[in-house]
Amino acid sequence: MDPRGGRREPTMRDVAALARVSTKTVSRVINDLPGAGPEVVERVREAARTLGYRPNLTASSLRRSDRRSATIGVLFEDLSNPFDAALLRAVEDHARRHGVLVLAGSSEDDPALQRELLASLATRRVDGMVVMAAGGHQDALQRERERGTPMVLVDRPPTFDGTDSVTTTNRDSSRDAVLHLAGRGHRRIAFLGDRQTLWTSCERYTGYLEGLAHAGLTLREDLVRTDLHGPDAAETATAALLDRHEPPTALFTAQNLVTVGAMRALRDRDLHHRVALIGFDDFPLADMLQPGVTVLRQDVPALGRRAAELVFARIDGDRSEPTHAVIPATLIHRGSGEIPPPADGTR
Amino acid sequence: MDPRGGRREPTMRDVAALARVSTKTVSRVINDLPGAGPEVVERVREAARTLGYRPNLTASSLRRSDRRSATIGVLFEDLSNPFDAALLRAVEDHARRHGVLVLAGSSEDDPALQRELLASLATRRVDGMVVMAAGGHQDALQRERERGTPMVLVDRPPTFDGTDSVTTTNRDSSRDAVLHLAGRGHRRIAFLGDRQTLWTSCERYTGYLEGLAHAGLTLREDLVRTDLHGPDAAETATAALLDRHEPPTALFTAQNLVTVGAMRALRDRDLHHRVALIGFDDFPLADMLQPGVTVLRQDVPALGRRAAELVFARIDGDRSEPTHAVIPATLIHRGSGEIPPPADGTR
DNA sequence: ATGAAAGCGCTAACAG
DNA sequence: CTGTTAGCGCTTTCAT
Repeated sequence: MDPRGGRREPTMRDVAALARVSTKTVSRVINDLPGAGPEVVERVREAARTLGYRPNLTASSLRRSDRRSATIGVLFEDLSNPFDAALLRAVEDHARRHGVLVLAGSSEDDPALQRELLASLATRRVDGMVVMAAGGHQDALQRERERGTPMVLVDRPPTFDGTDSVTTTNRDSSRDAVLHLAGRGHRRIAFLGDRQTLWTSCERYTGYLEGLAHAGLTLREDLVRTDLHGPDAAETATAALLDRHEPPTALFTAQNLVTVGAMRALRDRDLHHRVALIGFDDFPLADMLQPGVTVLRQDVPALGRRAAELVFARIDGDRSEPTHAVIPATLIHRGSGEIPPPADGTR
Repeated sequence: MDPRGGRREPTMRDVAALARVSTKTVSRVINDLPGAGPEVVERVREAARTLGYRPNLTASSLRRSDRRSATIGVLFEDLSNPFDAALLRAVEDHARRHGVLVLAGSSEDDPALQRELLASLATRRVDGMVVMAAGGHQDALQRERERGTPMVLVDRPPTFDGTDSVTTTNRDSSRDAVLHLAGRGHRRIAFLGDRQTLWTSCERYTGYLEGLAHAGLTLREDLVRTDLHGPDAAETATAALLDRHEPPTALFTAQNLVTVGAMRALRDRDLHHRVALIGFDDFPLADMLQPGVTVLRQDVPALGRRAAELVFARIDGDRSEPTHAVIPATLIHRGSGEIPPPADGTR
């Protein structure tokens, strides 16, 4: 059981020799193409079996006219993030139906790393890509796209033309969340968000502003904290907010890790039953916490399905106008978002 | 911006023509091999840049003597499961350092699907594989291995010889968990586990038995529920257990989704502060629940790192004896596992 | 330091 | 129905 010990992988030539036919005939049999007599087919199959022959897609795709690698690239921010993982799985399921495998990578929201991974995928001649664009410039993505690589952006739209995308109702849903809180009587609603270089963060912030405006509330900059990367930053920021003179009576946390950090800060102060909270992105066990956490849930399977459909359509030659699909998120009422403000307005 | 519109990918020949050198020289420059004058190198680089040339790994790997695809396959049960996702990420990080990309797939614990995916990977001539073996027969894995494909099994060991594996201290840690509960005075400790076709489930069950034995407790078969696939089955089973005449005073849930189901059942009956619970596998927010959930935490980064190290060593030609690494899991005390049994022994 | 010829494993294009 | 020839884009081998 040595790795690659001695034996050489059998090739079509070996099979052809054993079956006493030409390699072309073997090729036909292996690929289920017509033009091979039933008896020959059987002989070839038999030979392939005894030799343990397996087709070499590398060679095949090099020679074939369509040049397909039957592989797509998936570049997300962090494959271990539940959102990204669920999205990957959704794409994978659809790829499987097309007989396509997925090369997956985490760009860590680092444009340089994303560029590298992009190049790696290109070098492997993937048939298409599903990309969660890193913040900042999308030059590398654009260049790749301009070379003709079928590409769909998910979660964040392209900053350049001619490319499909699938996103969520970030702005509208955020606005709805704020209106939901305002409708419960809240007047001091804080915003806690991820890095503003991310399109989603900006959209959600804009939705927050729209919500305030619609509700007739004035923006208080001191209740806005952005660029919170990770739970720890979010916890610190939330703590600072809560310890203020006039603390917020409700929080809108615009990303799942931010929500986690905010919850920790609330718990620490035993305020989780007194300060309202709505988070963007659902997460496992949100319903098991006390109170249950009200969230905006993205339809991840739909996002993945749509993205996959779009790449595969492009791969199959679809030249129609770029599509920018927007999948609605849903507000899930679980309790934390329904906490009313304190009667006296203070807390 | 048509997909593959008109333009053809430039090849080495194109670059060679433009730089007025042979393709061999281009090859040398592109691969940073010696034997090209500094002036020629510059001319070739320039030509490659203006043409937008990118090497074709497919062609290169076909011709190259080492035949490397700079790609490994990762076959897990479900890439959207947090455990699998974290593991994938750990493997990915290490692969990146080797300049290797990851082809990822979910086998859904279905041997047939696993066989298919395995074949897909083989057809693409991956350099190695990291596999979470599906329950049941491992013939397909074994055959693949016997062909010489470098392979490491994670989470579950091989049922055949000659293959590396990385697993967790399933049995010992489970025993410790039971002893922990018994040490708090529990005498009716239930076991709730996933499908018994899974090696991990069996190991954890064995550990449970050992724990009972060490604590001088007798096994009560009516407190054992196995083959719970998913949270719903676990919830139903737990509910049935709790509604018994002599219900358990403590639960040991042997898988993360089972833990979730059990927690739901406990909540429904408002027993989460009265019945002790220890779960195998940590999960996000386990500390935020009330009570915090005591768990056995696997060292996922270590599992992934070790697995990656092993495949890459084999890929690099390591012929030493197979390694079966075992990474210790840790009991994290958070409250639910420290609930004492009711004083009167009933509840 | 550079290049010409051969060929990796397979399929396209054509011939028989 | 079956085979022959050529060649995908690259690297090997060997020559210069």
